[in-house]
Amino acid sequence: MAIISRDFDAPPGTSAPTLEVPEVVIDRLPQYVRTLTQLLEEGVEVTNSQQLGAQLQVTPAQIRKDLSYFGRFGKQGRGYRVRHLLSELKQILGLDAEWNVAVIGVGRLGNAILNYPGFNPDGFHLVAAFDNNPGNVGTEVGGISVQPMTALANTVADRDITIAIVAVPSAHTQSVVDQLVACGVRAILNYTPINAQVPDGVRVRSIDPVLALQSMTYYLAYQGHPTNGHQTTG
Amino acid sequence: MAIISRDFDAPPGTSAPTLEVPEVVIDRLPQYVRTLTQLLEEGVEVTNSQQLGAQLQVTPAQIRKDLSYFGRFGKQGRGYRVRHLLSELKQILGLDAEWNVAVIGVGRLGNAILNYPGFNPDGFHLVAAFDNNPGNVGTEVGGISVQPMTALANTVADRDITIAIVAVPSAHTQSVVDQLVACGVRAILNYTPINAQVPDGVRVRSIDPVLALQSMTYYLAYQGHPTNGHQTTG
DNA sequence: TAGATTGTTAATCGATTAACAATC
DNA sequence: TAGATTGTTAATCGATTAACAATC
Repeated sequence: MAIISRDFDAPPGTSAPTLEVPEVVIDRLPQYVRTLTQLLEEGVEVTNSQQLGAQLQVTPAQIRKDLSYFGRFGKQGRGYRVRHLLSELKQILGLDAEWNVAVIGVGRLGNAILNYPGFNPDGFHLVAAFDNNPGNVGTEVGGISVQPMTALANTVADRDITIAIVAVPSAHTQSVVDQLVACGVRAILNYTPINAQVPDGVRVRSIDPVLALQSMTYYLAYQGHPTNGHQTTG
Repeated sequence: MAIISRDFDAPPGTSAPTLEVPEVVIDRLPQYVRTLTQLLEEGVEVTNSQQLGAQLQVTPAQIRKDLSYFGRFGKQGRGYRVRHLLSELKQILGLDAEWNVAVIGVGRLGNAILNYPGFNPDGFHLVAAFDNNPGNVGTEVGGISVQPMTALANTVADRDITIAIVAVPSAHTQSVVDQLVACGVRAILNYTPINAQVPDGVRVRSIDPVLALQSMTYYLAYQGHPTNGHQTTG
Protein backbone atom coordinates (compact mmCIF):
# COMPACT_ATOMS: atom_id res chain seq x y z
CA MET A 1 0.00 0.00 0.00
CA ALA A 2 1.23 3.46 -0.82
CA ILE A 3 2.05 5.90 1.92
CA ILE A 4 -1.01 7.91 2.80
CA SER A 5 -0.70 11.58 3.48
CA ARG A 6 -3.29 12.89 5.85
CA ASP A 7 -3.54 16.64 5.69
CA PHE A 8 -4.41 17.43 9.28
CA ASP A 9 -2.48 20.68 9.13
CA ALA A 10 -4.91 22.19 6.67
CA PRO A 11 -7.45 24.71 8.02
CA PRO A 12 -10.24 22.98 9.94
CA GLY A 13 -13.46 22.39 8.10
CA THR A 14 -11.90 22.40 4.70
CA SER A 15 -10.00 19.13 4.58
CA ALA A 16 -10.78 15.47 4.79
CA PRO A 17 -8.52 12.44 5.01
CA THR A 18 -6.90 12.02 1.62
CA LEU A 19 -7.76 8.36 1.29
CA GLU A 20 -11.38 7.40 1.69
CA VAL A 21 -12.30 6.24 5.17
CA PRO A 22 -14.52 3.13 5.01
CA GLU A 23 -18.15 3.97 5.60
CA VAL A 24 -18.35 1.27 8.25
CA VAL A 25 -15.76 3.19 10.25
CA ILE A 26 -17.69 6.46 9.99
CA ASP A 27 -20.79 4.64 11.18
CA ARG A 28 -19.00 3.55 14.35
CA LEU A 29 -17.64 6.97 15.30
CA PRO A 30 -20.93 8.31 16.68
CA GLN A 31 -21.03 5.34 19.02
CA TYR A 32 -17.53 6.15 20.21
CA VAL A 33 -18.68 9.72 20.78
CA ARG A 34 -21.60 8.50 22.83
CA THR A 35 -19.50 6.20 25.01
CA LEU A 36 -16.87 8.88 25.58
CA THR A 37 -19.61 11.33 26.56
CA GLN A 38 -20.88 8.85 29.12
CA LEU A 39 -17.38 8.31 30.52
CA LEU A 40 -16.88 12.05 30.79
CA GLU A 41 -20.15 12.41 32.68
CA GLU A 42 -18.99 9.69 35.06
CA GLY A 43 -15.85 11.70 35.73
CA VAL A 44 -13.49 9.30 33.93
CA GLU A 45 -10.57 11.35 32.60
CA VAL A 46 -8.45 8.70 30.89
CA THR A 47 -9.49 5.56 29.05
CA ASN A 48 -7.94 3.02 26.69
CA SER A 49 -8.90 0.83 23.78
CA GLN A 50 -9.50 -2.10 26.11
CA GLN A 51 -12.06 -0.25 28.20
CA LEU A 52 -13.74 1.35 25.20
CA GLY A 53 -13.91 -2.00 23.45
CA ALA A 54 -15.58 -3.62 26.46
CA GLN A 55 -18.20 -0.86 26.60
CA LEU A 56 -18.89 -0.99 22.87
CA GLN A 57 -18.49 -4.73 22.46
CA VAL A 58 -15.83 -4.47 19.78
CA THR A 59 -12.17 -5.51 19.89
CA PRO A 60 -9.59 -3.03 21.18
CA ALA A 61 -7.73 -3.50 17.89
CA GLN A 62 -10.71 -2.26 15.96
CA ILE A 63 -10.95 0.91 17.98
CA ARG A 64 -7.27 1.69 17.51
CA LYS A 65 -7.49 0.91 13.81
CA ASP A 66 -10.57 3.09 13.36
CA LEU A 67 -8.94 6.03 15.11
CA SER A 68 -5.76 5.62 13.08
CA TYR A 69 -7.64 6.75 9.96
CA PHE A 70 -7.82 10.21 11.45
CA GLY A 71 -4.67 10.71 13.47
CA ARG A 72 -2.88 9.78 16.67
CA PHE A 73 -5.02 10.62 19.66
CA GLY A 74 -3.47 8.51 22.43
CA LYS A 75 -0.22 8.07 24.29
CA GLN A 76 1.56 4.73 24.44
CA GLY A 77 1.50 3.26 27.89
CA ARG A 78 -1.25 5.67 29.00
CA GLY A 79 -4.30 5.53 26.76
CA TYR A 80 -6.62 8.35 25.67
CA ARG A 81 -7.65 11.48 27.51
CA VAL A 82 -11.43 11.23 27.34
CA ARG A 83 -12.10 14.94 26.94
CA HIS A 84 -9.54 15.30 24.18
CA LEU A 85 -10.56 12.23 22.16
CA LEU A 86 -14.22 13.19 22.45
CA SER A 87 -13.54 16.67 21.21
CA GLU A 88 -11.49 15.41 18.26
CA LEU A 89 -14.12 12.88 17.22
CA LYS A 90 -16.89 15.43 17.44
CA GLN A 91 -14.93 17.74 15.22
CA ILE A 92 -14.25 14.97 12.70
CA LEU A 93 -17.96 14.14 12.54
CA GLY A 94 -18.97 17.79 12.29
CA LEU A 95 -20.69 17.61 15.65
CA ASP A 96 -19.04 20.79 16.86
CA ALA A 97 -21.41 22.57 14.48
CA GLU A 98 -25.15 23.19 14.70
CA TRP A 99 -27.31 21.67 11.98
CA ASN A 100 -30.64 23.00 10.80
CA VAL A 101 -33.18 20.33 9.95
CA ALA A 102 -36.51 20.37 8.14
CA VAL A 103 -39.29 17.87 8.77
CA ILE A 104 -41.42 16.93 5.79
CA GLY A 105 -44.85 15.66 6.69
CA VAL A 106 -46.68 16.56 9.90
CA GLY A 107 -48.97 13.57 10.23
CA ARG A 108 -48.91 11.37 13.28
CA LEU A 109 -45.25 10.45 12.82
CA GLY A 110 -44.08 13.93 11.84
CA ASN A 111 -45.85 15.25 14.91
CA ALA A 112 -44.03 12.81 17.17
CA ILE A 113 -40.71 13.76 15.59
CA LEU A 114 -41.31 17.49 15.96
CA ASN A 115 -42.19 17.00 19.61
CA TYR A 116 -39.32 14.61 20.31
CA PRO A 117 -36.83 16.37 22.56
CA GLY A 118 -33.85 14.17 21.68
CA PHE A 119 -32.47 16.03 18.64
CA ASN A 120 -31.69 19.45 20.05
CA PRO A 121 -29.20 18.45 22.76
CA ASP A 122 -27.05 16.95 20.03
CA GLY A 123 -26.97 20.07 17.90
CA PHE A 124 -29.76 19.18 15.48
CA HIS A 125 -32.32 21.96 15.32
CA LEU A 126 -35.70 21.32 13.77
CA VAL A 127 -36.32 24.74 12.25
CA ALA A 128 -39.00 24.14 9.64
CA ALA A 129 -41.88 21.82 8.87
CA PHE A 130 -43.67 21.23 5.58
CA ASP A 131 -46.86 19.50 4.53
CA ASN A 132 -48.81 19.36 1.30
CA ASN A 133 -52.17 19.20 3.05
CA PRO A 134 -53.69 22.72 3.06
CA GLY A 135 -55.47 21.87 6.30
CA ASN A 136 -52.13 21.46 8.06
CA VAL A 137 -50.39 24.49 6.59
CA GLY A 138 -50.26 27.33 9.06
CA THR A 139 -50.84 25.15 12.12
CA GLU A 140 -48.18 25.03 14.83
CA VAL A 141 -46.48 21.70 15.52
CA GLY A 142 -43.79 21.49 18.17
CA GLY A 143 -43.64 25.28 18.18
CA ILE A 144 -43.03 25.45 14.43
CA SER A 145 -45.43 26.88 11.88
CA VAL A 146 -46.13 24.39 9.11
CA GLN A 147 -45.35 25.65 5.61
CA PRO A 148 -46.63 24.45 2.23
CA MET A 149 -44.30 22.36 0.08
CA THR A 150 -44.14 25.22 -2.39
CA ALA A 151 -42.10 27.14 0.19
CA LEU A 152 -39.49 24.38 0.44
CA ALA A 153 -36.76 25.74 -1.83
CA ASN A 154 -36.85 29.25 -0.40
CA THR A 155 -36.92 28.16 3.23
CA VAL A 156 -34.12 25.61 2.77
CA ALA A 157 -31.95 28.37 1.36
CA ASP A 158 -33.01 31.08 3.81
CA ARG A 159 -32.68 28.97 6.96
CA ASP A 160 -29.52 27.16 5.87
CA ILE A 161 -31.17 23.74 6.11
CA THR A 162 -28.81 20.90 5.24
CA ILE A 163 -30.68 17.89 6.60
CA ALA A 164 -34.27 16.73 6.08
CA ILE A 165 -36.41 14.20 7.89
CA VAL A 166 -39.04 12.56 5.69
CA ALA A 167 -42.25 11.43 7.40
CA VAL A 168 -44.79 11.45 4.60
CA PRO A 169 -47.06 8.66 3.33
CA SER A 170 -45.04 6.00 1.51
CA ALA A 171 -46.47 6.89 -1.87
CA HIS A 172 -44.97 10.37 -1.62
CA THR A 173 -41.47 9.39 -0.48
CA GLN A 174 -39.69 9.43 -3.84
CA SER A 175 -41.30 12.66 -4.94
CA VAL A 176 -40.41 14.41 -1.68
CA VAL A 177 -36.86 13.10 -1.80
CA ASP A 178 -36.53 14.37 -5.36
CA GLN A 179 -37.69 17.81 -4.28
CA LEU A 180 -35.23 17.83 -1.37
CA VAL A 181 -32.35 16.84 -3.62
CA ALA A 182 -33.34 19.56 -6.06
CA CYS A 183 -33.13 22.07 -3.19
CA GLY A 184 -29.60 20.96 -2.41
CA VAL A 185 -30.33 18.81 0.65
CA ARG A 186 -27.68 16.10 0.83
CA ALA A 187 -28.60 14.23 4.01
CA ILE A 188 -32.01 12.64 4.48
CA LEU A 189 -33.38 10.68 7.38
CA ASN A 190 -36.17 8.56 5.95
CA TYR A 191 -38.91 7.34 8.28
CA THR A 192 -40.92 5.72 5.50
CA PRO A 193 -40.57 2.06 4.48
CA ILE A 194 -39.54 3.00 0.94
CA ASN A 195 -36.11 2.72 -0.67
CA ALA A 196 -35.76 6.16 -2.23
CA GLN A 197 -33.37 6.48 -5.17
CA VAL A 198 -30.89 9.36 -4.85
CA PRO A 199 -28.00 10.61 -6.98
CA ASP A 200 -24.37 10.28 -5.89
CA GLY A 201 -23.43 12.67 -3.14
CA VAL A 202 -26.74 12.41 -1.30
CA ARG A 203 -27.00 10.24 1.84
CA VAL A 204 -30.13 8.51 3.00
CA ARG A 205 -30.50 6.70 6.33
CA SER A 206 -33.72 4.90 7.11
CA ILE A 207 -35.50 4.41 10.39
CA ASP A 208 -37.47 1.25 9.89
CA PRO A 209 -38.67 -0.57 13.00
CA VAL A 210 -40.61 -3.20 11.06
CA LEU A 211 -37.48 -4.20 9.13
CA ALA A 212 -35.61 -4.50 12.42
CA LEU A 213 -38.29 -6.78 13.85
CA GLN A 214 -38.45 -8.87 10.69
CA SER A 215 -34.81 -9.88 10.88
CA MET A 216 -35.09 -10.84 14.55
CA THR A 217 -38.00 -13.20 13.93
CA TYR A 218 -35.67 -15.39 11.88
CA TYR A 219 -33.78 -16.26 15.02
CA LEU A 220 -36.94 -16.67 17.08
CA ALA A 221 -38.40 -19.00 14.47
CA TYR A 222 -35.48 -21.42 14.69
CA GLN A 223 -35.13 -21.71 18.43
CA GLY A 224 -33.73 -25.22 18.10
CA HIS A 225 -30.37 -23.86 17.06
CA PRO A 226 -28.66 -21.84 19.75
CA THR A 227 -27.47 -18.60 18.26
CA ASN A 228 -25.27 -15.86 19.57
CA GLY A 229 -26.84 -12.72 20.87
CA HIS A 230 -26.01 -9.81 18.69
CA GLN A 231 -26.72 -6.14 18.81
CA THR A 232 -27.19 -3.79 15.92
CA THR A 233 -27.61 -0.07 16.00
CA GLY A 234 -28.82 1.98 13.08
CA MET B 1 -15.57 -26.46 1.31
CA ALA B 2 -17.43 -29.50 2.55
CA ILE B 3 -20.77 -30.39 1.09
CA ILE B 4 -23.52 -28.74 3.08
CA SER B 5 -26.66 -30.61 3.80
CA ARG B 6 -29.67 -28.38 4.14
CA ASP B 7 -32.50 -30.17 5.84
CA PHE B 8 -35.47 -28.62 4.13
CA ASP B 9 -37.39 -31.83 4.36
CA ALA B 10 -37.60 -31.65 8.14
CA PRO B 11 -40.94 -30.52 9.63
CA PRO B 12 -41.44 -26.76 9.23
CA GLY B 13 -40.63 -24.59 12.22
CA THR B 14 -38.20 -27.07 13.71
CA SER B 15 -35.22 -26.90 11.39
CA ALA B 16 -32.72 -24.30 10.27
CA PRO B 17 -30.01 -24.41 7.65
CA THR B 18 -27.27 -26.67 8.99
CA LEU B 19 -24.46 -24.21 8.36
CA GLU B 20 -24.84 -20.78 9.87
CA VAL B 21 -26.25 -18.20 7.49
CA PRO B 22 -24.31 -14.92 7.79
CA GLU B 23 -26.24 -12.34 9.78
CA VAL B 24 -25.74 -9.81 7.00
CA VAL B 25 -27.75 -12.10 4.73
CA ILE B 26 -30.59 -12.42 7.23
CA ASP B 27 -30.66 -8.63 7.51
CA ARG B 28 -31.23 -8.32 3.76
CA LEU B 29 -34.06 -10.82 3.52
CA PRO B 30 -36.75 -8.48 4.92
CA GLN B 31 -35.85 -6.01 2.21
CA TYR B 32 -36.28 -8.70 -0.41
CA VAL B 33 -39.66 -9.48 1.13
CA ARG B 34 -40.66 -5.85 0.90
CA THR B 35 -39.62 -5.49 -2.73
CA LEU B 36 -41.36 -8.71 -3.72
CA THR B 37 -44.50 -7.53 -1.95
CA GLN B 38 -44.42 -4.33 -3.96
CA LEU B 39 -43.92 -6.24 -7.22
CA LEU B 40 -46.84 -8.50 -6.35
CA GLU B 41 -49.04 -5.47 -5.69
CA GLU B 42 -48.04 -4.09 -9.07
CA GLY B 43 -49.19 -7.32 -10.67
CA VAL B 44 -45.70 -8.53 -11.61
CA GLU B 45 -45.76 -12.33 -11.62
CA VAL B 46 -42.18 -13.18 -12.56
CA THR B 47 -38.95 -11.39 -11.76
CA ASN B 48 -35.23 -12.12 -11.86
CA SER B 49 -32.07 -11.28 -9.96
CA GLN B 50 -31.32 -8.43 -12.36
CA GLN B 51 -34.62 -6.67 -11.70
CA LEU B 52 -34.54 -7.30 -7.96
CA GLY B 53 -30.97 -6.03 -7.80
CA ALA B 54 -31.90 -2.82 -9.60
CA GLN B 55 -34.78 -2.20 -7.18
CA LEU B 56 -32.67 -2.93 -4.11
CA GLN B 57 -29.45 -1.43 -5.38
CA VAL B 58 -27.42 -4.58 -4.91
CA THR B 59 -25.77 -6.83 -7.50
CA PRO B 60 -27.77 -9.66 -9.05
CA ALA B 61 -25.02 -12.03 -7.92
CA GLN B 62 -25.59 -11.07 -4.33
CA ILE B 63 -29.28 -11.83 -4.52
CA ARG B 64 -28.67 -15.24 -6.06
CA LYS B 65 -25.97 -16.00 -3.50
CA ASP B 66 -28.16 -14.93 -0.60
CA LEU B 67 -31.04 -17.09 -1.77
CA SER B 68 -28.74 -20.06 -2.30
CA TYR B 69 -28.25 -20.33 1.47
CA PHE B 70 -31.85 -21.48 1.75
CA GLY B 71 -32.62 -23.44 -1.36
CA ARG B 72 -33.33 -23.18 -5.08
CA PHE B 73 -36.26 -20.90 -5.72
CA GLY B 74 -35.86 -19.98 -9.37
CA LYS B 75 -35.80 -21.57 -12.79
CA GLN B 76 -32.87 -21.16 -15.15
CA GLY B 77 -33.74 -19.08 -18.16
CA ARG B 78 -36.93 -17.81 -16.48
CA GLY B 79 -36.28 -16.22 -13.10
CA TYR B 80 -38.42 -16.30 -9.97
CA ARG B 81 -42.16 -16.49 -9.57
CA VAL B 82 -42.82 -13.50 -7.33
CA ARG B 83 -45.60 -15.08 -5.30
CA HIS B 84 -43.64 -18.24 -4.67
CA LEU B 85 -40.36 -16.58 -3.70
CA LEU B 86 -42.17 -14.14 -1.44
CA SER B 87 -43.97 -16.95 0.32
CA GLU B 88 -40.75 -18.92 0.82
CA LEU B 89 -38.85 -15.94 2.20
CA LYS B 90 -41.65 -15.06 4.57
CA GLN B 91 -41.64 -18.59 5.87
CA ILE B 92 -37.86 -18.57 6.30
CA LEU B 93 -38.06 -15.33 8.30
CA GLY B 94 -40.97 -16.55 10.38
CA LEU B 95 -43.25 -13.93 8.88
CA ASP B 96 -45.99 -16.43 8.18
CA ALA B 97 -46.58 -16.39 11.94
CA GLU B 98 -48.14 -13.76 14.18
CA TRP B 99 -45.91 -12.27 16.89
CA ASN B 100 -47.09 -10.82 20.17
CA VAL B 101 -45.19 -7.77 21.30
CA ALA B 102 -45.00 -5.87 24.59
CA VAL B 103 -44.15 -2.18 24.85
CA ILE B 104 -42.22 -1.12 27.95
CA GLY B 105 -42.63 2.54 28.83
CA VAL B 106 -45.67 4.60 27.89
CA GLY B 107 -44.12 8.06 27.90
CA ARG B 108 -44.18 10.29 24.86
CA LEU B 109 -42.29 7.77 22.73
CA GLY B 110 -44.11 4.69 24.02
CA ASN B 111 -47.36 6.46 23.29
CA ALA B 112 -46.33 7.14 19.71
CA ILE B 113 -45.30 3.52 19.25
CA LEU B 114 -48.55 2.15 20.68
CA ASN B 115 -50.53 4.41 18.36
CA TYR B 116 -48.37 3.71 15.30
CA PRO B 117 -50.41 1.68 12.84
CA GLY B 118 -47.42 0.22 10.96
CA PHE B 119 -46.74 -2.91 13.01
CA ASN B 120 -50.02 -4.81 12.77
CA PRO B 121 -50.21 -5.23 8.99
CA ASP B 122 -46.89 -7.07 9.17
CA GLY B 123 -48.05 -9.54 11.80
CA PHE B 124 -46.66 -7.82 14.87
CA HIS B 125 -49.35 -7.36 17.47
CA LEU B 126 -48.83 -4.97 20.36
CA VAL B 127 -50.72 -6.84 23.03
CA ALA B 128 -49.41 -5.39 26.30
CA ALA B 129 -47.90 -2.20 27.72
CA PHE B 130 -45.97 -1.72 30.94
CA ASP B 131 -44.83 1.27 32.95
CA ASN B 132 -43.33 1.67 36.40
CA ASN B 133 -45.08 4.98 37.02
CA PRO B 134 -48.19 4.30 39.15
CA GLY B 135 -49.86 7.30 37.55
CA ASN B 136 -49.73 5.57 34.17
CA VAL B 137 -50.79 2.12 35.31
CA GLY B 138 -54.39 1.42 34.44
CA THR B 139 -54.64 4.11 31.79
CA GLU B 140 -55.44 3.12 28.22
CA VAL B 141 -52.86 3.79 25.52
CA GLY B 142 -53.56 2.78 21.96
CA GLY B 143 -56.44 0.68 23.20
CA ILE B 144 -54.24 -1.24 25.64
CA SER B 145 -54.47 -1.06 29.41
CA VAL B 146 -51.10 -0.21 30.96
CA GLN B 147 -49.82 -2.73 33.50
CA PRO B 148 -47.26 -2.34 36.27
CA MET B 149 -43.79 -3.79 35.73
CA THR B 150 -44.52 -6.32 38.45
CA ALA B 151 -46.99 -7.97 36.06
CA LEU B 152 -44.35 -8.45 33.36
CA ALA B 153 -43.38 -12.08 33.92
CA ASN B 154 -46.94 -13.33 34.20
CA THR B 155 -48.24 -11.42 31.21
CA VAL B 156 -45.31 -12.39 29.00
CA ALA B 157 -46.05 -16.03 29.74
CA ASP B 158 -49.85 -15.75 29.54
CA ARG B 159 -49.97 -13.77 26.32
CA ASP B 160 -47.14 -15.64 24.60
CA ILE B 161 -45.07 -12.49 24.17
CA THR B 162 -41.77 -13.14 22.40
CA ILE B 163 -40.72 -9.61 21.41
CA ALA B 164 -40.43 -6.43 23.47
CA ILE B 165 -40.08 -2.80 22.49
CA VAL B 166 -38.20 -0.69 25.04
CA ALA B 167 -39.14 2.98 25.26
CA VAL B 168 -38.15 3.93 28.79
CA PRO B 169 -35.84 6.69 30.03
CA SER B 170 -32.20 5.88 29.24
CA ALA B 171 -31.28 5.31 32.85
CA HIS B 172 -33.72 2.39 33.04
CA THR B 173 -32.75 0.63 29.83
CA GLN B 174 -30.37 -1.97 31.23
CA SER B 175 -32.64 -2.82 34.14
CA VAL B 176 -35.65 -3.26 31.88
CA VAL B 177 -33.67 -5.35 29.42
CA ASP B 178 -32.49 -7.56 32.28
CA GLN B 179 -36.09 -8.08 33.40
CA LEU B 180 -37.16 -8.94 29.86
CA VAL B 181 -34.37 -11.46 29.46
CA ALA B 182 -35.28 -13.00 32.79
CA CYS B 183 -38.84 -13.44 31.48
CA GLY B 184 -37.55 -15.29 28.44
CA VAL B 185 -37.86 -12.51 25.87
CA ARG B 186 -35.19 -13.06 23.21
CA ALA B 187 -35.84 -10.23 20.76
CA ILE B 188 -35.76 -6.61 21.85
CA LEU B 189 -36.29 -3.47 19.83
CA ASN B 190 -34.53 -0.71 21.75
CA TYR B 191 -35.65 2.89 21.21
CA THR B 192 -33.27 4.29 23.83
CA PRO B 193 -29.76 5.57 23.04
CA ILE B 194 -28.15 3.02 25.37
CA ASN B 195 -26.15 -0.07 24.43
CA ALA B 196 -27.79 -2.72 26.59
CA GLN B 197 -25.73 -5.78 27.44
CA VAL B 198 -27.49 -9.09 26.81
CA PRO B 199 -26.49 -12.74 27.10
CA ASP B 200 -25.94 -14.96 24.09
CA GLY B 201 -29.15 -15.97 22.41
CA VAL B 202 -30.86 -12.62 22.89
CA ARG B 203 -31.10 -10.16 19.99
CA VAL B 204 -31.24 -6.41 20.35
CA ARG B 205 -31.87 -3.98 17.49
CA SER B 206 -31.75 -0.27 18.16
CA ILE B 207 -33.75 2.53 16.63
CA ASP B 208 -31.52 5.55 17.00
CA PRO B 209 -32.23 8.53 14.78
CA VAL B 210 -29.55 10.71 16.38
CA LEU B 211 -26.87 8.14 15.61
CA ALA B 212 -28.09 8.04 12.02
CA LEU B 213 -27.85 11.82 11.72
CA GLN B 214 -24.43 11.90 13.34
CA SER B 215 -22.85 9.69 10.72
CA MET B 216 -24.32 11.73 7.88
CA THR B 217 -22.87 15.00 9.16
CA TYR B 218 -19.39 13.61 8.52
CA TYR B 219 -20.08 13.74 4.81
CA LEU B 220 -21.76 17.13 5.02
CA ALA B 221 -18.81 18.54 6.92
CA TYR B 222 -16.32 17.64 4.20
CA GLN B 223 -18.19 18.89 1.17
CA GLY B 224 -14.92 19.51 -0.68
CA HIS B 225 -14.57 15.82 -1.38
CA PRO B 226 -17.27 14.44 -3.63
CA THR B 227 -18.59 11.28 -2.05
CA ASN B 228 -20.90 8.61 -3.28
CA GLY B 229 -24.48 8.65 -2.22
CA HIS B 230 -25.24 5.69 -0.07
CA GLN B 231 -28.29 4.36 1.59
CA THR B 232 -28.52 2.46 4.82
CA THR B 233 -31.55 0.85 6.34
CA GLY B 234 -31.80 -0.36 9.90
C1' DT C 1 13.71 2.20 34.31
C1' DA C 2 9.88 -1.24 33.83
C1' DG C 3 5.35 -1.71 32.52
C1' DA C 4 1.69 -0.51 29.72
C1' DT C 5 -0.61 0.70 25.69
C1' DT C 6 -0.55 2.85 21.40
C1' DG C 7 -0.18 2.96 16.23
C1' DT C 8 0.61 0.13 12.42
C1' DT C 9 1.71 -3.83 9.69
C1' DA C 10 0.79 -8.32 8.25
C1' DA C 11 -2.27 -12.30 8.64
C1' DT C 12 -6.73 -13.85 8.78
C1' DC C 13 -11.25 -13.97 8.01
C1' DG C 14 -15.49 -13.20 5.70
C1' DA C 15 -18.32 -11.05 2.31
C1' DT C 16 -18.99 -9.63 -2.47
C1' DT C 17 -18.56 -10.24 -7.20
C1' DA C 18 -17.39 -12.40 -11.61
C1' DA C 19 -17.73 -16.14 -14.37
C1' DC C 20 -19.74 -20.12 -16.24
C1' DA C 21 -21.67 -24.79 -16.44
C1' DA C 22 -26.22 -26.44 -15.73
C1' DT C 23 -30.68 -26.27 -17.28
C1' DC C 24 -35.17 -24.32 -17.96
C1' DT D 1 -33.60 -25.66 -30.37
C1' DA D 2 -31.60 -21.05 -29.02
C1' DG D 3 -31.61 -17.77 -25.56
C1' DA D 4 -31.86 -16.60 -20.96
C1' DT D 5 -31.01 -16.90 -16.24
C1' DT D 6 -30.15 -19.63 -12.39
C1' DG D 7 -27.14 -21.84 -8.80
C1' DT D 8 -22.53 -22.33 -7.51
C1' DT D 9 -17.61 -22.09 -7.60
C1' DA D 10 -13.54 -19.52 -7.63
C1' DA D 11 -11.45 -14.95 -7.57
C1' DT D 12 -11.49 -10.65 -5.61
C1' DC D 13 -12.11 -7.37 -2.47
C1' DG D 14 -12.41 -5.35 1.99
C1' DA D 15 -12.78 -5.52 6.89
C1' DT D 16 -11.25 -7.44 11.25
C1' DT D 17 -7.89 -9.15 14.24
C1' DA D 18 -3.36 -10.53 15.98
C1' DA D 19 1.03 -9.29 16.83
C1' DC D 20 4.69 -6.32 17.95
C1' DA D 21 7.94 -2.48 17.53
C1' DA D 22 7.65 2.18 19.08
C1' DT D 23 7.30 5.01 22.89
C1' DC D 24 5.08 7.22 26.68
